[in-house]
Amino acid sequence: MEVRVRFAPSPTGQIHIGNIRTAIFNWLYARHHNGTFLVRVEDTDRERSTQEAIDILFAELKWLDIDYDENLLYQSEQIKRHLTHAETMLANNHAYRHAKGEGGEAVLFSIPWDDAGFNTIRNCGQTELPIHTEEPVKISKHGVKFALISRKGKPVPTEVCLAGFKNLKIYDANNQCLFDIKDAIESILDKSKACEIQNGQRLSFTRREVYFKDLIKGELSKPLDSMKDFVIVRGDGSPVFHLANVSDDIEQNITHIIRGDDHIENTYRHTLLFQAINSNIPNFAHIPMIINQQGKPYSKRDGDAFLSELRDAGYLPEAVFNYLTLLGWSPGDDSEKMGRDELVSRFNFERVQRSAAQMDLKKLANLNGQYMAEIPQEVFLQQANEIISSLPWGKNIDSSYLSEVAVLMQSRTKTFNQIEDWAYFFTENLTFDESMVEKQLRKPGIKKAFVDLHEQLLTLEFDLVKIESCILFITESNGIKVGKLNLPLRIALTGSKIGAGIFEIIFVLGKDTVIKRLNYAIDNLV
RNA sequence: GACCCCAUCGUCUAGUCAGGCCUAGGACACUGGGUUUUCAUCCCAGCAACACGGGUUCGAAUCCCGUUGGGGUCACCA
Repeated sequence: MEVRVRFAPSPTGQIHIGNIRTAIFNWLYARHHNGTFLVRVEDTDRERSTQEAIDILFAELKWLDIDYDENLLYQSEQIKRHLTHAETMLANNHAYRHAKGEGGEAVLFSIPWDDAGFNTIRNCGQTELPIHTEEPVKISKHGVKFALISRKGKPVPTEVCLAGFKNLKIYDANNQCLFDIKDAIESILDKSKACEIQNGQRLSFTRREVYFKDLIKGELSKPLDSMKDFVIVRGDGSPVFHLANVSDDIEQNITHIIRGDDHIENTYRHTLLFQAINSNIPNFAHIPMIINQQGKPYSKRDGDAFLSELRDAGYLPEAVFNYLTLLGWSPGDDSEKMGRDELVSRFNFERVQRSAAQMDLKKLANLNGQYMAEIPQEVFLQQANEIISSLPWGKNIDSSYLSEVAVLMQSRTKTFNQIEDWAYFFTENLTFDESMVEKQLRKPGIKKAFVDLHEQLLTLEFDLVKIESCILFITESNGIKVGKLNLPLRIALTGSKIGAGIFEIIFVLGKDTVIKRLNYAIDNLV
């Protein structure tokens, strides 16, 4: 069977990482099966959908190199067909018009009383439900209203669909049958007659449930007596998500619906909709959510929840793509760093996790570092150049000097935004960590060593080997243990305790700069 | 509240469907050591988990029941 999947985001702002992972899983599945990956823009929420958001969406897809097939489908242009499908259901008696609350007469989908034509509904036995005696039971084609009993014995008003109560009988406290639906069903259904029964104490009915087999979670089911008929066309004549979504999936011949597991409840309803429109039901795969550091769903305050933030933080698209596939999926062995082709060939639903996953930025950074290390030198240089020229200290930089710095720093750069930390190569505006200065510079012997070094450097021929032996000489002649002058020197010259090798740094900075900074340190720091 | 779903190191996960190969493996992070006379890298070692309680079984992370915890959904939003 040909595989046809779709990514169907609502363009209402930034792209969330959970969202883009859904796109990735869809894309991977399609490519794995040589199938078709479609993008559908679900822009029916005219209030919140914006062109800007649509532009962001495609920019992000492009950044991650996720290509799509065939033409885009804009949901807002499909309204006519959506409404035709609503008409079909109205004609089949699978939907009815009803003024439910304000907003005029809407079209509601009727959870089917009659299973004919519905393969995803099954009986699951006789059930009893205790109800609050003081509240009447109201039965109409629009649903059944009654009151459950809270733990404290209070009535809890409930309204669910009629279809949940096949073979309903209502008994009072004396076990007397007050109502049998088989006597009333015809007039309820055909003449829209409503019944009201007082003093009921329990409901007795055949429970039915809607079920489907999820490719990730296995068989999922939900009793009809916990569902309600739902609006598919608003009072103003516009289609609701459920209708539009299903109608478009039919139109696009979608074979596998891969979406977040927050849609599971919708899927119970959607399977019914597919059948009411006389269409085949696609396969479903519900992937788990991504949650924040606190283990909660991401909210606006969390940060790093948008793909753009990851990009702005300097992560590579390859690394982000790779990392996101590993959130909620694993290849089954210990492979982690995997390229596109390998991911495409290994991806499957069997190995998708059933529970939510947390982002671990440190792991992403580590993976990103592995990708960074593989970037060819000239590509790295070009990227670095772009980033540096956008930084405040990055104007008018000598390109051969930049090249020297970049070569030196590539192996210790895990994300491109760390290039900001290269400032000490380009500006005399160093920032010193006071506690590091105190700890490393203001200790006995350092000042004298610096002064000696300063004097030596003035006349030193400036190459790597000579710099190294000069520093070694100063270290030893000052009675400092080998290597122990390096960190103080690093702090004095760069302000930082980490970075490239100190001898290389000194060489790249050049004699004038080093002497200038050493002077400053001798006068102000040590 | 009702319904649905989920549950292995701090985190991502392997092992669960087909019970024994699990003294529960890997990765990130963390800690210690080594290499680099410095930083990063790299190498080695360590720390660290089957949510809890019952059952079935010769044997349970794995199967069953219950409990707890977490999440989702209950809109004329998508």
